[in-house]
Amino acid sequence: MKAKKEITIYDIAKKLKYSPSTISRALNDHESISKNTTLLIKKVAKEMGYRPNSLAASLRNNKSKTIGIMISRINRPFVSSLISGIEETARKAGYNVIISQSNDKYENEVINAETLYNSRISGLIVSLSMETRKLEHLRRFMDQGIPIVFVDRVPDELDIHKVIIDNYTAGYKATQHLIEQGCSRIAHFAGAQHRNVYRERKKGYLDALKDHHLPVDNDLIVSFKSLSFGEGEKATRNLLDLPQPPDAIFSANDTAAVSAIMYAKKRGIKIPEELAVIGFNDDPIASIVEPALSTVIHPAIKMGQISAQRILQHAAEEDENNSPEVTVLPTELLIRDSSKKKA
Amino acid sequence: MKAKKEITIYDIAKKLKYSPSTISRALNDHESISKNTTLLIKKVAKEMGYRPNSLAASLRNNKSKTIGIMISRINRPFVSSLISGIEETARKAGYNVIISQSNDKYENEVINAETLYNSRISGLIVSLSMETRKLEHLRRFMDQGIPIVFVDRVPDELDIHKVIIDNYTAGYKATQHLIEQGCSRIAHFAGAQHRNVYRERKKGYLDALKDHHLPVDNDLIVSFKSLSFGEGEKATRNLLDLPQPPDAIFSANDTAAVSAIMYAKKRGIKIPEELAVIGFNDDPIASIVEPALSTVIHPAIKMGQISAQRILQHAAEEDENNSPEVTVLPTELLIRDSSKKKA
DNA sequence: TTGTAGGCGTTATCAT
DNA sequence: ATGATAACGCCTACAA
Repeated sequence: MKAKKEITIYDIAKKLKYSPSTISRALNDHESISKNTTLLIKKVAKEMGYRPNSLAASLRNNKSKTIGIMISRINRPFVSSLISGIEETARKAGYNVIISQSNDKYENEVINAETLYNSRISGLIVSLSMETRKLEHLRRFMDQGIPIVFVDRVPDELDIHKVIIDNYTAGYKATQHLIEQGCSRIAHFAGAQHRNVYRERKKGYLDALKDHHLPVDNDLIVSFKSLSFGEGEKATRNLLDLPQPPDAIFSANDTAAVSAIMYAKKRGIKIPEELAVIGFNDDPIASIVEPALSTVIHPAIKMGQISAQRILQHAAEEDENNSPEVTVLPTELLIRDSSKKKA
Repeated sequence: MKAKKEITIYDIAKKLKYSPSTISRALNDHESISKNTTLLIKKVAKEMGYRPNSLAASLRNNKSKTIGIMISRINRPFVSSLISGIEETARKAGYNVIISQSNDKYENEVINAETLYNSRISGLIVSLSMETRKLEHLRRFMDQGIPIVFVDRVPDELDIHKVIIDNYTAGYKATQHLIEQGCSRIAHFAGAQHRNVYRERKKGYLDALKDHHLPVDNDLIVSFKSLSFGEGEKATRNLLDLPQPPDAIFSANDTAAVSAIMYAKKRGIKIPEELAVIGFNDDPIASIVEPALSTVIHPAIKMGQISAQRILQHAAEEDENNSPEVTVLPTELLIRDSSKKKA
């Protein structure tokens, strides 16, 4: 079974007695070709079963209509929603999307960066791995003028494109909400502090305590490695075993928050009366656990869409007005039963 | 800021006084080049900062080292795990992965197929959209000898590559388990019957009833459009309002199963005593709902890995021994509290 | 408005 | 073991 020969612009040219360049231009809606000719050529191309070879075009332009994505792991609710938004937007604009997972290892991120670079992507969307602390592996893209948009887990550098949420305010509001419920010993499940998202959430927590004249008790601030379910259970046990246990927890993600609820319930602790809990992300599990978990809503799909738009817009611009833009999306406090003490 | 010029094999050739062909061969570990020369060339290439242009290679070979994926939606636990497995395996082999979402629309699937085809992917992994009933949009790939592997939601055709689970047996065992718990009026939440996965699960359910001499009551078989949470609640309400309500539910997915548990609890129904429930997939929500949901475990990541391997292996083979392989992976019944009536 | 010609970077074929 | 050359399909100065 031999593969059938592909139709090229040369075949169309021959048939129509035009030159290949005319065909090429018509197919790309070049203005210098008359409306009629363009229409005719497109019609015949379709009839002949012509398929543009994007590889050839990419080689010629040294740019493939492709957006690369670097993320930690696909199979997490937030990340897969993010990708969904990117894919949707990119595809509408005729771009492909290549994904690469770092599994939160810096080493993998470096390798993936190289592969994507060699694929001549026209833009890169990055959410940093947990380990990543330097950006040298991304320098190449910047040097070549390939736009990079960082999203969610971003570096601290100022002169780069970012699409983020206001983690600080979200952390502040979540904590404030707990205070308003009458809680005064509020624990915090904190993620790795070199990652902006977790650092900012903690900052918001600390400032909320201060602004409301509550003491900061370091025993109540638990440093997590990965905010996993197991870690959450252990942390909750330690907290509940304290001479003065907390009356609330603000967790930097939902997984750990849910584990806290489930563990505390097992110990006979009443949620939210004895322990109010609030999480972050609104993962599906948040609305299933009982009592339902209050949390911070993350506009994941929208973040993806905006990131992709940013890339597309740069790809379109010939000129180089590369003023880095930072988009900060609003979050929303979603109060469910796990934190409602009164009423 | 001008983009720096890229190093090509010509640059290396000039520097080393070899011909470009020798450089190319050395870089690809061609056997006809001596060990020493190969080593030298690779060393210098690295020093000069050479990056292979995979676009050019792809054009030349009319094949890009890329695997295309067509799925319904990325942001679902099963699908994102599947992709994760594919990506991991493909990347190790030096392949990129392009994703495209159909959002369960046939129309989108057709467009995506065309785009992927034009990208000269070397293989395609497909999980069909809910709507898809014909495969014409995939014919092109077959005609060109581009391997397609169908996964999970597959067509009924026999002469194609498939990676699936044994939905029939899973459905049978799930139902049988409920019967063993003493249930006799077992309802079924059924998905669209033109999709193999749901049809087979239902078949297993029906046969289990028959084999255990239980009557099939059509009032207890609910046809779902999308097995969503809302649909699940409604179906459960209708079932519980029946003159003779069911004493168990086997749901074709976890979302609907969880919704049934939560709704029934609200009505004061005891789970599992009055209503045993079992789902399908082991989504994260399954272990969070209370009582924890019994379910069928789906080896999603593994299915992805195997699918990718199948593509890679075909890409490697020069010859055309295209005997279609069907891989059926085992599932496992995971019994949690939602279905344990005794002990 | 359309045509000509050269090149994007690589690899395969044929020669040496 | 290595080299010369043509081709992959497209795009874009430049020319007409």
